[in-house]
Amino acid sequence: MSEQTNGGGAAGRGIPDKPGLEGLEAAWSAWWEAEGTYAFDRGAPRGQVFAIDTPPPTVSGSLHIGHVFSYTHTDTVARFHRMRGKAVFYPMGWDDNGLPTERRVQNHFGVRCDPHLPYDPDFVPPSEPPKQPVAVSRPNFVALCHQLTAQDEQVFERLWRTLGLSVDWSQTYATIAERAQRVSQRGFLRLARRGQVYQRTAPTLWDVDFRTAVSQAELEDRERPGAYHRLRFPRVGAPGGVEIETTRPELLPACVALVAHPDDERFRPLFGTEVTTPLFGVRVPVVAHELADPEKGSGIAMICTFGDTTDVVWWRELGLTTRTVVGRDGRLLPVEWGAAGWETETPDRAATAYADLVGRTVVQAQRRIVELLTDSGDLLGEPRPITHPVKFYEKGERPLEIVSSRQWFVETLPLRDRLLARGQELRWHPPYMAHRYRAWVEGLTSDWNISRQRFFGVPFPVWYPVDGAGEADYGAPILADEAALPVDPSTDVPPGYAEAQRGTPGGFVGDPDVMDTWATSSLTPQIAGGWEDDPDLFSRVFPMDLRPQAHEIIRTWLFATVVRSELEHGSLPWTDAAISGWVLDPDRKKMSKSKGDVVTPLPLIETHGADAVRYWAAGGRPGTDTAFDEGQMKVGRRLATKVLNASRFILGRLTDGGGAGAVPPVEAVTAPLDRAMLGRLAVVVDEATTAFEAYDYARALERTEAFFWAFCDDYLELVKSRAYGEGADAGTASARAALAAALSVLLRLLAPILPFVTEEVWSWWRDGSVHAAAWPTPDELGVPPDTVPALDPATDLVLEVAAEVLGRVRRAKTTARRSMRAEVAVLTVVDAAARLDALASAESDLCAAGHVHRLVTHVGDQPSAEVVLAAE
RNA sequence: GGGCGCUUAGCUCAGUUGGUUAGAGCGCAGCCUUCACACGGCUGAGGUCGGAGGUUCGAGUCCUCUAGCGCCCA
Repeated sequence: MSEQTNGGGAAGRGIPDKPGLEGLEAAWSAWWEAEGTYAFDRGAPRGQVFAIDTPPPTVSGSLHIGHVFSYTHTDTVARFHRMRGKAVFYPMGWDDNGLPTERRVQNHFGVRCDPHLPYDPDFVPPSEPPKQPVAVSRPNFVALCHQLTAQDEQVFERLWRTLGLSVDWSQTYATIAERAQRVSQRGFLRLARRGQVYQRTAPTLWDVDFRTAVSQAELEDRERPGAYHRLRFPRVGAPGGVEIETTRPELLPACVALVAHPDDERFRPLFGTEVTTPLFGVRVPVVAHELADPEKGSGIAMICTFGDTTDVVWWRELGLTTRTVVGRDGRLLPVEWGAAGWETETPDRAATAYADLVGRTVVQAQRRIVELLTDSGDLLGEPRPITHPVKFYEKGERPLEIVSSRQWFVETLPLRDRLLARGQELRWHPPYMAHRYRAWVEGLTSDWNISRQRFFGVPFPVWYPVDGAGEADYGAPILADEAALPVDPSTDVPPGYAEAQRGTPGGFVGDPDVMDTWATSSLTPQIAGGWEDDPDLFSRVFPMDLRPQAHEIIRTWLFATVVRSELEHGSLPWTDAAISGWVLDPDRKKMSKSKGDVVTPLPLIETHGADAVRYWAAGGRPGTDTAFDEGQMKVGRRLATKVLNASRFILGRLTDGGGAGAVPPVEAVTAPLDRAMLGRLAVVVDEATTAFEAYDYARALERTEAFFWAFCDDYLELVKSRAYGEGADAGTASARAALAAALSVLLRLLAPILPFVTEEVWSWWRDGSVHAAAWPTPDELGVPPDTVPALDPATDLVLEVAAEVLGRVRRAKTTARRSMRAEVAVLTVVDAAARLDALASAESDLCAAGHVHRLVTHVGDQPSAEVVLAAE
């Protein structure tokens, strides 16, 4: 034996003199990889498989303690099911698709994508990002994305391996890789062929900086200052005017109607009449709609195309005309006043006014039009400042505009009832998380826009024919052949065409857009499970068992995955969803990188050890936000150390120098004290099993840990002298058999939480991996499963009373400021007869542990323990 | 404004269908160099369960109202 024997993989290799935790992560993760401990058994039938739809982390994001937290939860569950004999399908995905990667590449290399540039095969990014970004072609840009994400993925994998995730590393995928692209495109083509996806030019939420459409799920409201501007609209064919209030006066040229509530007496006479817009002289109707709020502003509002989402509703439901003035760059578009659609009473005046606005941003245009309206006298009074919620893209910096553009939509609104039913069918952990899904589905207002006008994403496998006039015919998309997937319509050619015909009359053009990131990640079960590409694998893992994820993406990732599975397979994608909470900083605020209080995980693992960090994570109950607490990691480390030392003691008693094979049978357990301990452990096994089955790793840990500390503090002390015995008498045999059984069970109970230290100890006396060992049962503790958790009260009392009296003896010694080894001349215990009987059967253990010379007992109503210490 | 969750010792949290003096860990204080463990052991002091009302023989545990915190959505 040497001092440096941690890890290394040789099983049954004996007990080190001075066990430690250093180096366990590196040694055992290498051994697991070499042994294939976590390899998925592809021969297992579906019923024997436990399949996990692992969340693919965004690799372009920073590593966060929150990752460690939630991924540890999933890993404990994976390990439990593996020990229960399931073939665990535990893949790892990398989400390297989409905007976050694009932005990181732009900043990291100092480049920007210009899709009009040709590919430069010799391009090398600057060594230092220049101040002025270098324009590169789309293929060059994408290559840089791949280069950087590959690096990021290695960093993540290293962290996961160090943390001890029992992932099968041969089962990895990336959301931008060929397989994911193929699955995404195939999924799209299937939707298209079934008519479940459609293309429409429609008002679209638009981020003018990212120049992309944004879906409902990506919106957030932010409170922003604004001002009500009171404008007067002259009536047509009647005296007087109508006063409205608006926060968007720059959209006056886009005004298509005024609207008030149908029951609003003030405006009822106006419904059906017309007014003209100030400055532009456009005749617009006055209409009624329930969404008009009589309390807001003057009670009557102008409808513009489009100022906000309510405008869209009014425009659609009231069948209004369209006058678009805001372009995709957020600036006002040129308008030909007097032309069709832009009819006006005063074309010259409108043109003059608009000439001051065209080309300006909405903010600049607002400033200018206020001046114009002031000069013309149409603006009444001073603008009235307010604060109101404005819609933003969650990653954006300027308010969203609403523009008309051509987008692909997945039909979700007609699915609402089926989606609600699936939400009820899914088992949620914790159950109340189901509300979030239901509320989202019930609140859906539009189909799912899956088009994004970006570059690093999965392209739509679609081209459009170009007519003789050179115009693309978007109504007749040419779909790719499934066998050819993945395709990039910007470089690949549709069936029946030649590359030379690209963009020419009679030729074709590719769809320039890429899919929303959720359009790809909604297919993670299909991507990881090998849908169509590997039908044998897919049949063994789908529908999967578990989707673990965070609660803030229930409305996006979880929802979208349910949608795709429902449309493609007519089933749930998994049976269970385990929703993890947040990591909060010690001030109970959500940790976020914007606050700069992010704790990077790897140094924590290096400081405290992976088991200790996992211990902290596993203390966070499912769905519950948990404070970041290094103190808990210290506790976890102490637990791991205790496991080493207690194991060393127990195994040292078992072997008598014999070796790994010397494991006495549980039938040798005869002493009541030993049976009481095993009885309690059987209850713990039962509770931990039930808890893990319900995905409650935290409860499993809590019960196991509580038992383990009491086991060390009381039972080990009480049994020590027998365990040190020669081994000839039955008492010693009983103690050793009980210790062996308890240790074996405890290591396996702790293995999902503390995989490294349990594997280390297991290797001292057992062959193979503890993580491949069977999950413990009450049966192997000599306790028939059907008697759990009903303990035999008389037996259990032995341990209870013995531990209690031992505590009294300790207290007396502490009070007397004496060592625990101090001799007790006489110990007098007064208690109920049954309890004294129980104590009697552990008398020799108690006296040995407490160094008690003489035990005197009296039956009495007032329990007491009098300790007379021997002279020093 | 709507929905969900939380509020128990200084801190972080348990408390499963309502039932004897409300539990744990950390921290704190004191004691013990004990032959598995000083990366230790032992012992102890700390709450009446956010507030108000109600149901009940009995409530932290059920109901109503209320305050505060957090998240999601409008």
